[in-house]
Amino acid sequence: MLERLMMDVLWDSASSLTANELKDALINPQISERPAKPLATTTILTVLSRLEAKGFVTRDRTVRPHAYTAAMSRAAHTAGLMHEVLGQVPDRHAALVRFIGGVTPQEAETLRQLLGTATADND
Amino acid sequence: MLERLMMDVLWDSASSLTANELKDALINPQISERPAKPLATTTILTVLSRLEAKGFVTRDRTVRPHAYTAAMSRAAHTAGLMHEVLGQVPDRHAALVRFIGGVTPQEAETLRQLLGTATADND
DNA sequence: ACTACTCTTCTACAACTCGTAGAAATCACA
DNA sequence: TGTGATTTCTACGAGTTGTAGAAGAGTAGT
Repeated sequence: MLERLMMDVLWDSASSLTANELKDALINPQISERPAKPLATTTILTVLSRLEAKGFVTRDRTVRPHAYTAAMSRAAHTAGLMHEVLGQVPDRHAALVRFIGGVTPQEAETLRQLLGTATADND
Repeated sequence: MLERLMMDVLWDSASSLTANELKDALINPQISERPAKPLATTTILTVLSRLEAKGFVTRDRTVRPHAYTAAMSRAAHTAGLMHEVLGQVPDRHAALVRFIGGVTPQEAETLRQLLGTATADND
């Protein structure tokens, strides 16, 4: 789950990060990420490369300590995964029924509002 | 994706199946599953054991050719995965906004109805 | 230009998952 | 009790992930 942890750090960071900044952010969980013993910088770089290969992070090679950023917002990424899961079943309807059956009242309210006059438009 | 394929066969089957029935169902894609070259029965059994270990399938050892069944409906499984994904992000709201932004009009309609007077109650 | 230091890339390995299946053990029935 | 069907054990290759050293490349100061 290191990949996930690193994505979380990138998402929680407003701007782009260098490998070393990311490394420090991991051992110093100011936000509330799960712990992690200090890792070698090369480890961070290796994982970043893999994440880049997967299209999850973007790297700016024009600046010297390369700057890394999450390719898309956490919300977009999550929504994408949800759609991916949903897209694998033939009967979307049934899956949605089950899905809705498990949301909290607050989430249900959120959904109702989003579906009301729709027009989602943020990020 | 063999595991997935096998789960699909189990889900599409009303009753439980034996390893060999499942094996035949795989090479004879009457429903519309993706193809698969004929596999050894032991292969099927190995994968079934793994799926059982993961809690995805249930096995009845009281009958001789053991009978396998999907532990939960495909809809429930899918909804579970969706909730799992959603549960990994701190800001559910944002993720839901994105998710809704990507559903088809039909799905939106389905959701609206489900959220209307709610009370989901099927399987 | 040369050097010392930083950063990146290459290469590697252990642990784990998955697809695949033979060998060996077990079962049920004739 | 032998025989054929079934299940369990064991194993291997490919792919992923965590982890990092060694080597190569870039940069800034002298």
